[in-house]
Amino acid sequence: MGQAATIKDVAQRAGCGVATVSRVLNNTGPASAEMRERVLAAVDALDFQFSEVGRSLQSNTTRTIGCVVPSIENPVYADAVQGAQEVFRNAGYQMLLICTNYSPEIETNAIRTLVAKQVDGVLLTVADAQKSEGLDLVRSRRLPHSLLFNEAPDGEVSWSVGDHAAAALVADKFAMNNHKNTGFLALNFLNSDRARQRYEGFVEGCAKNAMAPPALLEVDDDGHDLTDHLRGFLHDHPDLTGIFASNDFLALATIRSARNLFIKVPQELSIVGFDGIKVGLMVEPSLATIVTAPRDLGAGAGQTILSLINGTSPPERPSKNSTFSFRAGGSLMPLPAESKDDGKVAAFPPSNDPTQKTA
Amino acid sequence: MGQAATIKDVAQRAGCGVATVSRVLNNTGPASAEMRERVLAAVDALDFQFSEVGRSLQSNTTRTIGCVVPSIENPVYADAVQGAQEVFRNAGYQMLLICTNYSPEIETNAIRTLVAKQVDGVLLTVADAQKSEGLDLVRSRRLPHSLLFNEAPDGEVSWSVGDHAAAALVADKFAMNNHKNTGFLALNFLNSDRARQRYEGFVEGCAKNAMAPPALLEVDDDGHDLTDHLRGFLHDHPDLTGIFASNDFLALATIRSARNLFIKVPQELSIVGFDGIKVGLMVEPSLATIVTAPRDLGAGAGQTILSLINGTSPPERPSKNSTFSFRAGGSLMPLPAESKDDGKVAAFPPSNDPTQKTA
DNA sequence: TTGAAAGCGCTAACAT
DNA sequence: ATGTTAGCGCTTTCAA
Repeated sequence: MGQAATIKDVAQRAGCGVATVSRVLNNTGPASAEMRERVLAAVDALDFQFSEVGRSLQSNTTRTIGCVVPSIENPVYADAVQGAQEVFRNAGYQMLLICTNYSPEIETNAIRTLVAKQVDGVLLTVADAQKSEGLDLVRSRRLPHSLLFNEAPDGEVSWSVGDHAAAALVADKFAMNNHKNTGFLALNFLNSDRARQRYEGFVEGCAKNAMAPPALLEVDDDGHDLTDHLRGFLHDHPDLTGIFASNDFLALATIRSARNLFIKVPQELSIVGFDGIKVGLMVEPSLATIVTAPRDLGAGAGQTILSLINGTSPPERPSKNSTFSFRAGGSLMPLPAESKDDGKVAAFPPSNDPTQKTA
Repeated sequence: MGQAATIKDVAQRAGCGVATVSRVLNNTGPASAEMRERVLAAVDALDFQFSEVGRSLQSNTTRTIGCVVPSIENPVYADAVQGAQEVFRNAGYQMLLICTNYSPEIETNAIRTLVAKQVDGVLLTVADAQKSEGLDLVRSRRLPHSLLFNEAPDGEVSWSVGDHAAAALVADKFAMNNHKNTGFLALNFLNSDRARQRYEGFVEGCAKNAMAPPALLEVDDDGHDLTDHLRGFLHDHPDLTGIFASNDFLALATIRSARNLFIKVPQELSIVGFDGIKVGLMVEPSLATIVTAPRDLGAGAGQTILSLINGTSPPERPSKNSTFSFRAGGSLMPLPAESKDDGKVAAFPPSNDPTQKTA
């Protein structure tokens, strides 16, 4: 029972040709009851299973989809990957997963490898959809694919949050709460078109709301010494009342750093995040943020790839504005209105925590 | 440039046999400078890449490792998977990932599929290592494998947290803080030998410390209505002063539910978690918990599989007691000593938060 | 130095 | 109803 049995072994033991074994097991063609019996017995005795490698070579299909994301340490990607994986599993497809750690070189190599492995399709979150070697390769090979979390450059399929619009919405929320001077905190700004798009959307949103252009703070590491960064940032921009962090982890780390600096959140500094990870609801104050549905995006992108493979009609994508929503939270606090009070400042309660004292 | 070129196409274009192409590209055998030139030119022109499927069939190896975990929505598994994946990538292996959603049937099917795909090894976190069909299959096929987060039944390789010992340590910590009546809160108790082992360890630890046997609360859903569960639980066990949750998410959800019930954590109820996910440091009060290193475990298990494949000596596994440590946090509060005060109650500060008022 | 050919496990066309 | 065989893309003898 050490080495795996092949179809030949089964045929030999059943006393028939390999074609018969194939026909019986695949239900693809006639077979006498007795023959069927003998084949099944042999299969059982040998614990036989088809080799997918042999099948793949012959069918030119692997029933495998490649998936490339920056990192599943971020629950946004983890959830998306899991959503996609379940779709694949239900359709009898397996998933090859590669995490790039935000490195474009690893990304390119990963995609090369997946192509060589003859995957039937790929699900990609690339660093920059505008110029990605891997994406070019996939296109030239006409490999069924879908982008995930990347805005599609042209008419390409993509499942993404409307980063630009969502970030603009954050600006609206700051404005409605009378914040004028804000900052944008970004991680991996250089290697993420997502972060850049959020920044641009936020800048536009601020302009539209007659707010000051947001100050930009880029951090490269994983927020280890974020406290120092934050101190310097606030020193350079003393009039800041709110910070929009490019993702929830960063936002939570910022709240923590602020606490280290004895800055009260939200009384002295409001924080808004992006992603809507569930721990944002568990902290105190709860995190105001853009809520997204990574799992659904992953599943949708997975479905899209399958329909591309099967030639069926792809699932409908949600409209750009229904891929996100704003969730009020205690980390964003209304400021007293300067001029005319339009009554909107009370629209967002400072916290959803019943034990919270009045701010 | 639509269909992928094969070695035959390259040979034809270079005007040579396929063997020559193979030799040149693999540097396995002689080739004249001129021939090399022509082959490389053809490769370039055709954008040729070897088909891994053809190679696999011939070499009986796929350079692919299968990985089966319950869910990467839990950052513990996500981190472990990523750690393993990086090890694989650096060794030129790819990873097929399947999440079972804690379902034994999916688990069995997943492993069957991986075997059929001819993976060179598998990395498994199974529901129950004592009786797992998939694990049996892997064993009978003598497929290189390592368990992850499962205690190995016999002499089998496994990378796991010492669940039993860690849980006993939690009991020690409760005892040192003068807690006598505790509860154990478990998710997926039936489908997780991890949770069971933690429970057993905790029970033993409580006994050793002359505490009351812990009350057991099992929840099956994802803590959606955990508040109701908690209310009933505390009603049935009014003398409880502390709860040990089988993982950090559950612990955080418990803190939140307690807050909904107007129960102060830790003043009225202490909570201890398990896993050490990083958000435990971001909440207030910070979460007392067992800290583990999932990423390292995943990487170690990955290394083990590779060494099994290559026949090299496997990486040394950390001793059972160095796979975890206790992290004090504000969610576990000392109770006033009943009899003789041994002075140890002050060893664990109620919070690591500088802004925290004295409890 | 190079090429022809066998064979890896499987399916499908064809023959019996 | 069943068997024989070519061929999927590749590596590797073996001859030339």
